[in-house]
Amino acid sequence: MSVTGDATERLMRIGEVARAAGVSVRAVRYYEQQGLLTAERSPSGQRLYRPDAIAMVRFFQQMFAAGLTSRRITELLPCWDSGHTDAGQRAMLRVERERLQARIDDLEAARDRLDQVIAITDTHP
Amino acid sequence: MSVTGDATERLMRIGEVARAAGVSVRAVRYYEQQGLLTAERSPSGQRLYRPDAIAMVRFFQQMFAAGLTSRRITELLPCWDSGHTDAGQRAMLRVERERLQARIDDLEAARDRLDQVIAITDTHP
DNA sequence: CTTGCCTCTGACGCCGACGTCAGGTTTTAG
DNA sequence: CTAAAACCTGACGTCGGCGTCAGAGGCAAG
Repeated sequence: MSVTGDATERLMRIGEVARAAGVSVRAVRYYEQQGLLTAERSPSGQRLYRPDAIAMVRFFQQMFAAGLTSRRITELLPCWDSGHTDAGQRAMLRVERERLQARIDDLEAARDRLDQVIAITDTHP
Repeated sequence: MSVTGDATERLMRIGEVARAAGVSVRAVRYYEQQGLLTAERSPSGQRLYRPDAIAMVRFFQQMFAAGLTSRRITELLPCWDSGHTDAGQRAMLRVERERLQARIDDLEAARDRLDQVIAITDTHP
């Protein structure tokens, strides 16, 4: 524990990050390839991640589940990891939020439709 | 209008179905290829659809939006267009309903996450 | 008859988030 | 020291719902 804030001991390799976040190693490499996640490198070339990488990966998963592409996520990342955002970025955030809400509405409509079918099949056995 | 229920005049060709349902002609052909939709054929080989085909296509779109594959939809179709369903089919319906609900929950979580980011970026301009 | 739109059957292309295999280096456990 | 496990860089494969192009018929109007 150095006073300089050197946190070398806390760096993780890719496997640990992947396991902790519940994704494959391949997925983590893919995120880096898409510019979502950066890692330091050990002298031998292995990726070294700081602890917050796990939260990042989970965040990516959540956004993927929301239907965002990695490209779109890279555009929104400045809103996430920096304090200052411009009006355009905030607008994009809201656009995505609306898109997401629309998808939720669609899914709920589909669910209700399924419920109708279920109700019919249950009353007509 | 014959008493025999002959509704030949009401048959539509593929373009009309596609336009009415808001999808492409290609999509309607694809549904047939996947076993989702059947059509009669004119002597020259053109597809002829009955009016309810439009509702079917809309239903497919809704299920696609819900994340179901065409394969899965074909398995569930007997629940839809026939009166009698077996226990297995009703179980599948419920499985899909639960899957769908889970996806909705995921999306709502993602939306809330986005809202957090939006709140942060709005208070840190 | 011809013009112009509609339809037909293949069959290849696309996108996005990885899976997977190949062939090689590095780290770790015993 | 050695063997297993983990890591590396390409690069090709996958899946699903179509888009799109090619080449060939069909159908009502003027």
